[in-house]
Amino acid sequence: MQSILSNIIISVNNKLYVKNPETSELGKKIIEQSILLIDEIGFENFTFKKLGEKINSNESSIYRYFESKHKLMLYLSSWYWGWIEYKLVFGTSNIENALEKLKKAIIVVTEKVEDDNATLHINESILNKIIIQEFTKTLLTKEVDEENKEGFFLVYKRIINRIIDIINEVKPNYEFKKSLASSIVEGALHQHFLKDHLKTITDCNDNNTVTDFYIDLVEKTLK
Amino acid sequence: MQSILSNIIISVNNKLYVKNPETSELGKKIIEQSILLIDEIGFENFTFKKLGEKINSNESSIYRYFESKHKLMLYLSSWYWGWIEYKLVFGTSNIENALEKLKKAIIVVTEKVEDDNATLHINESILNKIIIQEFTKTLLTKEVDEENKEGFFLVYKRIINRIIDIINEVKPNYEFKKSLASSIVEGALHQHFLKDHLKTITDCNDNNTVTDFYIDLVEKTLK
DNA sequence: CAATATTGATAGTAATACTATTATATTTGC
DNA sequence: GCAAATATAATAGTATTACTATCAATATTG
Repeated sequence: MQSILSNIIISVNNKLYVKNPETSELGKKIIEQSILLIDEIGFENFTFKKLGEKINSNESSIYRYFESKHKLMLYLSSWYWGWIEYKLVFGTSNIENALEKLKKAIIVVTEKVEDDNATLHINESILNKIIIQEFTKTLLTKEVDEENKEGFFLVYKRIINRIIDIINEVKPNYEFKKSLASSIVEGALHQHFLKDHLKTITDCNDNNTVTDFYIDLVEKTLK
Repeated sequence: MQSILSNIIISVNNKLYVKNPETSELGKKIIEQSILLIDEIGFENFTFKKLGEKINSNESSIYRYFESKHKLMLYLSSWYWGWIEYKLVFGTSNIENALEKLKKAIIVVTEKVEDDNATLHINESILNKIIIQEFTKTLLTKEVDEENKEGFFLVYKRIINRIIDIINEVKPNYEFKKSLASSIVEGALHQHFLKDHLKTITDCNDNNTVTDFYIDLVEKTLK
């Protein structure tokens, strides 16, 4: 996929980092390689020490960018959802018909991501893989309320709110707009996970996509 | 809620424990108090040392029942889904009408749990709370494929398969039975989580329940 | 080129997730 | 009722994690 702008910058809540990784080579390397390493060994096994070895830098240097691996994961998530929001806004602008707009929105939030050349140091396809595996876990913590107050999930919620607005255009009297929208966004991650690991409890695969399931579901629900 | 049998035994995959906790007082205390402690401090902060202090026992004694806190969580999950399956089978037997049966199944898997007197040492209501917070995380690991092969998620998948069968009775030509069923079960946990922590992206609350959302969704989807 | 900021190297700490060993209770089987 | 077996408790120890602190080396910039 070729994105519209050749080197977009997605801005991320500055409480998520100590020093903005976009401002230095080391910072970008941290982002680039942390995505690859988390994908490789999983977030649980990922440590700043291992990342330091991978990028020939030092644990202590990474701590100058991120307070903890949890904050780094929140940063990556925030970047990811910021990028999805950009594609969502861009992709749905100029679509007159509300249902068509909703379908386009569903495509954006549910389809499998191919690498985008939007940024040199971020592999969006692998980032999508780690979001599928790790994002829900960043919500399911004892700290969620405080972190929510700090605004760490704002971009994610804004995407859901944009979808809620489109659902409202399609069917203003539908009672469960918010739940439907949040179900699509989180549920799509889950269906992608199932298709890779628990194939017997999903219909989704390469022919029958997660997007197909949700478009069908939403068409029937909002008819 | 009063259950049908006064002291049911839910059998759990014996690879999940070293020694069956149901066979001793200490074992039952481990189960009882681990549920309370995980609810209190969260799974991440939960340790066998802290649990040992809480039950006036020793860390090393707990290790004789469970290899790791992860296995203990899998045990609790397995027990929980086993108990839900029991309620599902019991609750849907004798219902002739397929759609009514499906509605009953949705109620069982999506409703908020009240304490059941089925077991003395397990507080089902609090167990439900920790399943909402922690269950999805037990799936989202790098070890999911091996653990799935070991059969650790069998009961969970069996519940989903039972729902798939009922969906099939209601609408045999519906294309996404499996995805719909898995969406309901996982999605319901997520909606409960949102209603407690991210209220702005769900419609669910005490009046408008998670169950209402899913019954409405399924009725429209399978009409 | 001097001041400043950035990075790297090393060391250290408290906590975690265990394993191993030995001592002390408790249960059970004859 | 007592010996043998089993369960539990106490203590110690290990490797790893998730950091913090300090100081030296290297770049950058004004």
